[in-house]
Formats: sequence, structure tokens, C-alpha cells
Amino acid sequence: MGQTTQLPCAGDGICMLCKTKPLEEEKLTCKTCVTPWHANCLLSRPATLADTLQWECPDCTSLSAGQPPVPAGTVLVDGAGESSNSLIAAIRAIEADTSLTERQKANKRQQLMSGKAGSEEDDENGKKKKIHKGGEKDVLDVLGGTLNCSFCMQLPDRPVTTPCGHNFCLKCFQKWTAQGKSTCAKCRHIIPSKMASQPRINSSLVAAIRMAKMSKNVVDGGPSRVYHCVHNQNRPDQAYTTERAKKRGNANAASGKIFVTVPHDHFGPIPPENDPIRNRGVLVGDCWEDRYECRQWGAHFPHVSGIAGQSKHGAQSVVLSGGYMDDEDHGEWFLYTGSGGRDLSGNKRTSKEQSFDQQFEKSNKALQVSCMNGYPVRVVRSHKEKRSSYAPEKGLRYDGIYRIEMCWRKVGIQVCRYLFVRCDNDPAPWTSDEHGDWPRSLPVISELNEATDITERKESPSWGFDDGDSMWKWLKTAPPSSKRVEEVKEEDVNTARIAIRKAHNTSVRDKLLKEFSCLICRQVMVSPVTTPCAHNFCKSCLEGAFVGQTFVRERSRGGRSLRSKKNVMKCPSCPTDISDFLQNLQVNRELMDVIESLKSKAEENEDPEEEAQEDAGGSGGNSFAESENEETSSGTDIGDDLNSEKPSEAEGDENKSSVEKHEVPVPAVKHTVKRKQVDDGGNSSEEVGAKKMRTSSEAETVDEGNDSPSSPLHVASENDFQ
DNA sequence: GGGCCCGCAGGG
DNA sequence: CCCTGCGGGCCC
Repeated sequence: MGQTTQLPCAGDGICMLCKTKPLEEEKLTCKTCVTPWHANCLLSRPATLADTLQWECPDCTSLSAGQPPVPAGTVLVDGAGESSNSLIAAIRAIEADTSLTERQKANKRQQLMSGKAGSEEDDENGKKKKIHKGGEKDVLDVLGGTLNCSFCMQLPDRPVTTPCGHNFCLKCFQKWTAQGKSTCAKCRHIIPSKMASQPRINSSLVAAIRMAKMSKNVVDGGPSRVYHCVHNQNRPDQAYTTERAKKRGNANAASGKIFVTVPHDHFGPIPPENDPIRNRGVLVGDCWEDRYECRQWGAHFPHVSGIAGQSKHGAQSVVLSGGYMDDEDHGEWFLYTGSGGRDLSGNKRTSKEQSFDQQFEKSNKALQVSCMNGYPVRVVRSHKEKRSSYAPEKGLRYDGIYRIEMCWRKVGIQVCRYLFVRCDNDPAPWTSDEHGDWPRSLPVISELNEATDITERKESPSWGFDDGDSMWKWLKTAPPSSKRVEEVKEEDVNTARIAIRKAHNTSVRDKLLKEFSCLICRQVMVSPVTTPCAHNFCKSCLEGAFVGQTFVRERSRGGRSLRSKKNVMKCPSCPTDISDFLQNLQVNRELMDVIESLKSKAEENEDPEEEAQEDAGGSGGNSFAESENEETSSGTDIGDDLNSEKPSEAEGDENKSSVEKHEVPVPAVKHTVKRKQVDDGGNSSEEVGAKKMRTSSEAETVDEGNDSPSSPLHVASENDFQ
């Protein structure tokens, strides 16, 4: 794997693409990052000696311009040519301005990207005005650039945090480690190898940057619909702390109630009108504990299969969960492998080895149909995809709409392959951008050179970017559904809505709490530390959590290490061993500064939250109310209310009764599960399975309580492609 | 952490 | 009705 893109030479000088050590004259050094590259493996090489000296590598080109280099012959995704031309032209103009220093150029580029520029093309297009109302002094101004990534000197994009508390862009960090560097670029502390190989995005910092960018709005209690993704990931890992986690038995559970009213063959986003319970639809960043919950909210219906689709109709959604080793995830685009070709004998559901060829049939055909028609495909990422930096820490997360731009069959044991490219109006959960996707050019896929059955879309896509509206939408009518939709009872909707609103809160302090609570003390973090697994705690809380346990240092007695497995100290939020990290806790000063700054801003404007709450209430927003989650889970509020009306209803032998009766917002659907009996004779008492229960409490993702129509696409700014 | 195996849902 | 499947719990 890893053959798709262009890669530099590693620390040992070996080209990461062709794995050979290039001759001196085959080496190209980037003028910006000084990384060596193998010229023979580049898609386009500088033509003259002068060009060679001024050569900028593909990474830097894409980092600075937010756009990958576009080699000759690259297909442009629709719209890119038109709409982003002016932006690209503006970037080129900056680059060409010899009166500017590199630093000034970077600043200008950043302004351009973040929509603050107020420059020519704003007026030209007249559609990029909204976000920054005037030049108010926001949190970022106050911080004066301390948050910037020390590689690119810009706000960290997809921020990752080293155990020593320093923050970088994921891309910059990866480039650093790819050169064989194993120490922090800022303080030279050692970077643990696991973090170097699998850096995880620090979702609190994503939130911090988003809030800082929009700090004016935050204080207004204003829109922040993009946050909901974050705190969900950053919540304590209930699987290790609560009763619910100890409960077992979802393995063979029946599906719970579907809470949305879209048919199973519905294409595109789940809109608010099909979400009678929350009236907000499924938003980018929504998280679920498992595939059952994901299914209940309509993001992806099949509970084992990774592809939802019908060969005649098209595919509606996919899940990325690492089931196929060839998959490659670059966030805004990824390569997906079709299903099939595996030996499932022995009553298996999955298998690792690809034992025979796949064909474009069934689900694989469905994906191909979606490719050819340019249908929107919902994408859900699972924590089980361990190799991706974009995977959520736990559970599953809705990452928005993608389109399949091409598909083909790969050589070897033939598998169907699909190139997915993001095209959603909301920003991806890992960016701190305020805007969604802008049409982008396709990445270069090297495996295509040896591919067969290459399929590309011939006609215009059904889902595309409308230049007039500056947004992605249906350009053709959506394919009609052939499935029936289950209704949701009116009174249940109302009951649920009231219950949800009860748990709703929108004060600034609550928002800070949601995003920045320490997972131990549940207060807004003081002196935050970020673990290598990207969880955040107060320094003192984390220290306190292990105070009873004496850490046995790694010294040996009689040659034998004292630290056995039992002495390993696990992150309070996940099973990661953080023993080493605990030995030398470093505060994430940059995160701390943002939080402090936001906090003091919030305190300045303490009052106006009441009205804001009123307004927001109308949209039926809800929130997690996560701070009480352990004792009285937020969902139980709802469940209890409803259950008290209908006590012990689904108690019965037929497990599907409640489903068929549409006991709607009952978040807890009960069902029985038969357990396999292991030989020992007639013990009838145990053999009928235990009652299993699924609650939806974890499925309630946060809504910032604001669906104000002013939210949408703001500035057209270019998204970093890879 | 790896292997095993189950019911269930959905496509055809 | 049969076949498939990027889950999930459990046991080791």
C-alpha cells in the first residue's frame, strides 16, 4: 500500500515510493522544507536548472496553496476549473510578489484561505462575505500566533499533539517523522514510536481552533454547529467505566428502532425533516457507539456489511473500518475496496485474506452505479480502522458526503477499488476550517497504471457543486426510493422532544465544558495535558488518577524488569498504555492559552445567553448533558419519561414487538438473544438468553442548539487536498 | 490481542 | 429462500 501519492525520501535517503536510494543527481531538494525527493518518482519534474533550485515539493505546494499540484492531464472535478480559478490566481499572485518575504507570503495566503482577506475576488464573486463581521479582536489576535504549527507557521491543520505538549499539523508532523526524525521539532523530546507511526488528531484542539476563529460568535452564543463532533469523541470511554459497558450481548442483537424517516435506499444527507425526534438530521461529526446505533440514525443501515446499496440502484453509504488492508485514507479522499473474494467458510462474517477475485456485482456493482451517476455517498468512519489518522478514537463517526470519482480493478488477486472524494457542505471533523469542501482536482493514483476495468463517470454528476449557490446539492433529481418508510408517531415525537429540550443547554460555559472538560474532574481543563492517544486532562487530575499506584520505574532486579503488564498505566479514556507519558507530564500550553482566552471572553459577556437559548430551542436541538452521563445518562431521562408512561411493555417473548408497534422515541429497545448452549445437558433455566437492551443515549450527539439558517457555506476557500 | 462463532438484515 | 457480510462478545 501507500503507492498512491508522491512521497519523499525517508531519513535514510531511500525513496519511500520506489524504495531505492536515488543517485545524487536524481535527488531534488524542496526549497521550502529542504526534504529530499527522488526526481524519477515525481509526476512532474522541473524543466530547467533554475526551476530545480526553486523547486517546491508536492507536500509544500499543497500545504501552502491548499491544493495539490495539478499535473497535466489530471481530471478536474466539476466546478473546480471555474470557481477556484480566481483563488488560485490570487495565490499565484502572492507567490510571484517579490517584494514579500516568505513569511509575509504565508500570512497573505493564510488570510486568503481563511476568508479574512476582503480582497479582489471577494467582490468579484460576491459570495464570500459572511464570516468575519468586521475586524474585531478575536482570540487568535490575542494569542498572537503562539498556536501556530512551528513547521508551516500557520494554525495547525488537523492538529496533533506530542506528549511534550507541542502542536503541529498532521501533514507537517508526518513529513517530519517520515524523514526519520524521532524528536519533537520544538523541544527535541522523544516522540514515542507509536505516535510517530499512528498520530491521532487532537479533537479538543480542533475545537479550540474553531472556537478561537469564531470567538466572537461563541461569546454571542452564536452558531457553532460544527462542534458537535468533537466532545463526543473526547468523552470518557464508557466501555471502561460504566455499567453499560459491562453489560454484554450486542453481538447478536436485533436492530433497535430506526429513529429517522428516510427509506433504506435514501441517497445523500439525512435532513432535519426526516429526523422527527431531534429535528436536526444527521450532522457531520455525529458519533455512535456501534453499528447498531449508527443504523438507528440512518447513516448506514447494514449492521455488518460495509457497503449499503443495491446493484440496480446504487450505493448509499459505506463504512471505513479497516476490514480491507488495501484501503488508504487521506481524509478528504480515500481508496475503498469492494466486498467479496474472501473465504467465509466456518460461518464467519469477515476474514482477512483475499482468496479470490472480486467482480463488479452486488454491492460492488452498486458502488459502480453511484460512481457513474455521481450520487452522494454517506461515509462513516469506524475506530476499527487503526491505520488512519482520521478514524475516530472510538465508535463510529459520520464524516459527510463523498462521491466516487473512479473505480477499477486492481492487479493481483483482483479487487474492486473506488476513489472517494469528499463533497460536503460542512467541514470535515478533523479540520478547523469554517467551510465545507470546495471542488478539488483528483489525486494521482499510481495503482491505476496497472488497473483494469477502469470506470469513470461519463455524464454530469447527480450531486455536484452549484457555483451560484456556492454549495453542493442535487443537480439532477435524486433517484426515487423503492422502499417504504416507517412512520413515527406524533405523540412520541413530542414527548421525546420535550425530554430532549430539558437536557438542552447553550450557555457559553456549557460550551466550553463540552469541548474542554477534563475527562476526570469534568471541569474546564486547567493546565491541560494531551496523551499520545490524543485525550486531554488537567495535569493534576491525571497525576491524581494514579496517585494510589506507585509507578515502578523500569529498573531491574536481578535482570528482570519490575514493570509487568499489571503495572501498565492505562489512559483513563482508552486502553492505551501511558506509563511513559506519565513520567513526564507536559502541559499543552497552546491549548491552555486558547481555553483561558475563551474563558475570559466568556466571562466578559456572561449575560446574553438566555435569549439565545430561547431562539435555539425552536429547532429542537439537544445536547449530551454529558457531565452527568455516568450517574444518570442523558438518554435515560428520555427513556425514563417514556417508560413511565408505558411500563414494562416490551417484556415478552417476541422480541420484535416493540419495533413493529413503533414505540418510537423509546431509546431503549429490548430484545432477547438466544445464546448457544455448550453441551452440558438439560439446564433450561440458562439457555434462553438474557434480556438485552440497547439504549440510544449514546446516540444523542450534541447539537449546539442553533440551526439558524445563517449557518451555511461561508467563504469559498480552498481546502487542502491531502 | 487473536480466533471463534453467532443472529440478523438485506440483496437477489 | 439462500447467500453474504469492513460486528461484536467471549474465551483463550
